[in-house]
Amino acid sequence: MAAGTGIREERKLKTRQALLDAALKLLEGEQSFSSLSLREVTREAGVVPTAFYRHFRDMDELGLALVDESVRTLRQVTRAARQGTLPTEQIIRRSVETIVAYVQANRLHFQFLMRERAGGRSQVRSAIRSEVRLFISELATDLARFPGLREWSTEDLQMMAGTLVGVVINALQDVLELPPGRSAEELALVEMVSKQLRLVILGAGLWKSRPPEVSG
Amino acid sequence: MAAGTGIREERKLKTRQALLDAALKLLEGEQSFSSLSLREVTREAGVVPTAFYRHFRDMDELGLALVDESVRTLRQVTRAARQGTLPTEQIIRRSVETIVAYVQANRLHFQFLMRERAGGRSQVRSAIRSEVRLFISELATDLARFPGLREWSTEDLQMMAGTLVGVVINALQDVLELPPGRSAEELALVEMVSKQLRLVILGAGLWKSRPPEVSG
DNA sequence: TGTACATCAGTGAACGCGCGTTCACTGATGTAC
DNA sequence: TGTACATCAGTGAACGCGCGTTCACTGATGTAC
Repeated sequence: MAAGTGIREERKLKTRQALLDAALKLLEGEQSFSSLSLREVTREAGVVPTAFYRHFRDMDELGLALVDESVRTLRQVTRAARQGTLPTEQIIRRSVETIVAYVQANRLHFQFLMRERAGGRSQVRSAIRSEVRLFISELATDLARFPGLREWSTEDLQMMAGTLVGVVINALQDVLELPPGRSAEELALVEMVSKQLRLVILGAGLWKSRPPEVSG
Repeated sequence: MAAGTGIREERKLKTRQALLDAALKLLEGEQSFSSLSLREVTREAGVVPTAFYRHFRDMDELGLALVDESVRTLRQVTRAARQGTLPTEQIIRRSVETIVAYVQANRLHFQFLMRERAGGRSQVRSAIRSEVRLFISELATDLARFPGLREWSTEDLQMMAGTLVGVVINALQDVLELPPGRSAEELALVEMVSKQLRLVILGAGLWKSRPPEVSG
């Protein structure tokens, strides 16, 4: 019987999580992941440096685990964001507010994702970027169902989805620069990104999607 | 007479530049600026570690000097990019090609700007972000001159300019991930970002800019 | 249930290394006469 | 022009420190009977 089994395992997972949380917390301030030391992380987590090796081979491996964890958070956010996204002004605004609220609630994870997307180790960087690409594709698939977009080429749907996602990502960079509270600046940002999305969607109404030209 | 004067000064400037170039070169690979050490930079520059202090108080000060230098490059690029930007398909494409070519010609500076924009020390980060904001404002002023946009509110012009600049910045992140040569992927990227800009400009044609509502 | 042995998460001492910074210095360049 | 002194960019030795990693260990948890 394996009834009693799991006390050890449970404690091990707890320490592992403490290491991940410690790293994330240390990244809150000025520090970038690549300048984070193994000893800092274990100190913050309240274990001895050598305990680190029971969980990760090195800091790179912890970095990838942090991407996994953050990406799980990201998926929750984006899934919520795409619930019934009918391109009406009201709904755009509400979606943006939802996304911003989620991101504020998971500041540390998103700060990590945003920073490492541009500047991190290539393994971490490409993991994040492919996650974004995946989300763009999913959005493109969603968009394909809308009346005006049914005959668009896959390429153009990707193009439009990429524009929308890009607008949101740029705005999130700015959101994360702001202090956590729901400030006036944050409301102004929500207002602006909503307008930007509306601008793109208006453009889509006029877009003539042409199939790729075939030369003779 | 101060005719002979300047040999010493000239050599000093040369060493200073060697330090900046060394730092930039070291950033080409995986390393982020914050994980760069003073000794690495002096080693790469071919001087003794203590010589560093004749030029910069610490690595932070060198970082800001690197922002200055990169921003000077950025200004050249953006000035060139805005020469006669009439929103016609051909001209959009050519502008994008120009920007991409400039960025490729100054890969290291732009890689530095893009990475530090998201993840660097706050002093460096905010210097870069305010530079981007300045450029958006300049573009907004330019846009105000176009027939269809003359009666737009300042706020909406900023919003539109922000969208356009955001689209380009997002694309540049991808460009910098590619190897330096003019690859097929690069051409595809130029194609896509041109379409994205066209989409936004189409949207602008339908946009109804309203003055801020005054509650009574 | 009770006992005897195995496992293994976390400990603590120790190591060699590169780091940032200090200091007194050297010798080419600059200046005064 | 020629000489004597001042300046100062770059040198090289030395320092104390935090780092990543090794190793033998401890004692609570797990397993077999």
